[in-house]
Amino acid sequence: MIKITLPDGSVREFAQDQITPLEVAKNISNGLAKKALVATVNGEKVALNHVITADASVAIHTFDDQEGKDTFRHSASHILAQAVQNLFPGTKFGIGPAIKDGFYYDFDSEHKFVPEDLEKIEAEMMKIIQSDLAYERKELSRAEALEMFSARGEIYKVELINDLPEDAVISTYTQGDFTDLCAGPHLVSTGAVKAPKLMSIAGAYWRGSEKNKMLQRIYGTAFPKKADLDEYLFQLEEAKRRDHRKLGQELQLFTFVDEAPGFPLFYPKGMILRNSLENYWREVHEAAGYTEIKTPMIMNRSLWERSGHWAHYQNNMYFTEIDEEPFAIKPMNCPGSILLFNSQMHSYRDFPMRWSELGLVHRHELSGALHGLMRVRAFTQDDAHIFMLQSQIKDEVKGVIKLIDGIYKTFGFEYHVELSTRPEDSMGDDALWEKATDALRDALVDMGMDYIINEGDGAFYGPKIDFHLQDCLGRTWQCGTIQLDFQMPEKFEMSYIGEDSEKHRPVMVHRTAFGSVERFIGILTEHFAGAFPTWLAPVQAVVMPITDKFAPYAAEVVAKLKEAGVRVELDGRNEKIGYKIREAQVQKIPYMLVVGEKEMESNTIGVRKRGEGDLGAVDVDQFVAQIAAEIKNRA
RNA sequence: GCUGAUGUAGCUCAGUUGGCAGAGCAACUGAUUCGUAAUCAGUAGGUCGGGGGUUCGAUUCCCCCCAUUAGCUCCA
Repeated sequence: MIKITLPDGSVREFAQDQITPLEVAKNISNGLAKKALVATVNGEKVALNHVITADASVAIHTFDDQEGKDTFRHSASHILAQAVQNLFPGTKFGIGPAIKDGFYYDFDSEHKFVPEDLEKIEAEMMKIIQSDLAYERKELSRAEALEMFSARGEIYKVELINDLPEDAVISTYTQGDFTDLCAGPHLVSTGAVKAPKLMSIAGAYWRGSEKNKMLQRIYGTAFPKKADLDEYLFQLEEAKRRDHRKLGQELQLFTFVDEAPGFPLFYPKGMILRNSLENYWREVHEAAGYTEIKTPMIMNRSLWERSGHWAHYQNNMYFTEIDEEPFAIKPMNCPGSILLFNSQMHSYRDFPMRWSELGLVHRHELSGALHGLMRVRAFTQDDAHIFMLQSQIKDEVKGVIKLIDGIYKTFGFEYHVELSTRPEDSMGDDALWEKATDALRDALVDMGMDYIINEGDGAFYGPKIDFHLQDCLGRTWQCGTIQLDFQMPEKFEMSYIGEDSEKHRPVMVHRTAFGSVERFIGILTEHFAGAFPTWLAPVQAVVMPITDKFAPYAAEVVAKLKEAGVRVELDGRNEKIGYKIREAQVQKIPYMLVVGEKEMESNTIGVRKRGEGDLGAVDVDQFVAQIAAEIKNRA
């Protein structure tokens, strides 16, 4: 007899001496056995046909949880590999894991995969699925594994085996005539995968290093039902409609031209959005005790050599020459801010000193890395440098976290936080780095923030806390950042006069909230699908007379709204009201104000709100007060 | 930068054995004065991303660039 503890804490007893997770699932009922994909037994993920022989704790995973999804997709990736093996003999195999929403497999093949191949491979995958082949696990010794994969010329697998830790259990999974090195677990058989779909082909360096060969990666996804796959593909299409690059053009916010790759251009409406954001930013920063500065865009090269940018960052910098002297265009704002600091004497009484700067920086990004407004070569950082005493670090960092959180909440953004530690290419001694990293961690813990560690991703001058936001397809982008820096104050011999009348070294924090105004606008556009809240909308209301007979009254309404500071337009064109409504709706204008006979007589306007439809006649003054309040409150 | 795909009117896109360049929307002109997501008719608009080559003839085939895009690498 064996005892099984379920995740809810309840214990089941079984008469047998051994049992499989699938049999456990059958006994739990609720139809769970049918949906079961994989199990966790004593904390270890195993296939459903795994044999449990002693008291155990068992959790059954279905497609409703990530564990289940991952196993399902991982099993699908093996089917992809088998299909490729069947269709393109001689292909060498890399790795094929499950990822968010799908899976991929890396191949090294003489054959260059083209999009048409995906259909053929999919058809072959369907055959494998229909054959319902069992996934069979086999454990083997390192020598056996090496022999097996070398014999087949699987150089990548051999490399993986050699890099496995001493005590690793080495296993293979076989379905039909395909065997792969794999820790597992997998589904019981290929038949469970009902709806696979191959999405795209892309190059990917072996083991993620530019120095290695580029393999061919096939991305795919898989679902237990065709309907789920269709739903997923539909959602994907929907998401693409929110793409800021598309909306930027459609809503006349910003665009790109071939003549300036990576340098965005803003239309008047885009500038209204941008300025509204910057005004908001100035307001909250002033309230948080910041004062604004401006520093030069071009400074001489020796400055950048001194700051360390020359040594660590020159590949990403733009250079120029003035009067035969070498100059650089700033990729970061900090050196300018430091020069400004050093041009005056400072007292400990001035600290913390928070200097903010909307600084336009230029970085030569690799052409392949450019991505709409998310990744550009010139962008405005909503930067600030805080100069302070060591004793003020924790409170200041906490203050910045609070400020950033407040800003993101204004827009309703969800975000995740990463703590990035020392990179390989960096400066300063270990003790300082450790101290700085601890200070950031302490602030996060104090604030009760969830965070993940991003090993080795800090700036070259210090560790950082990063705030990541999501785009329409769920890709995350670093926006806010808080970087603690003990290095620059040393390099630039910064000082303040302490209580003891002696000179001391201040501590410095670099931080952004938006990250880059451009990137933030990209995120914002996708988040709202272009339907910006009224306070950000480039055009907040449009007045539409039914016929030109009501044009004078419409002009009166427009004047009143303008008076109240509303960004309002008059659509006095000789068009039907339905046409004007449609156009305003497509432009995602928050308020459409219809005026005709009825309204003119009663001194009202017919209010139609974006997303809510016709709200009926409203008194003009009442509406003006209401929209003005909505804008002021950033509702 | 690397791998693949793509580039045709302002926008979205058709265009197969190489033979006069097409649609819808937008723009412009005229008519229509209309009540909550598209009124009708007409006009204009293109070095088919750029350069070279093959050919009697290239948007179409070949080569080289440029840009965009999905990823990789890099990064706010």
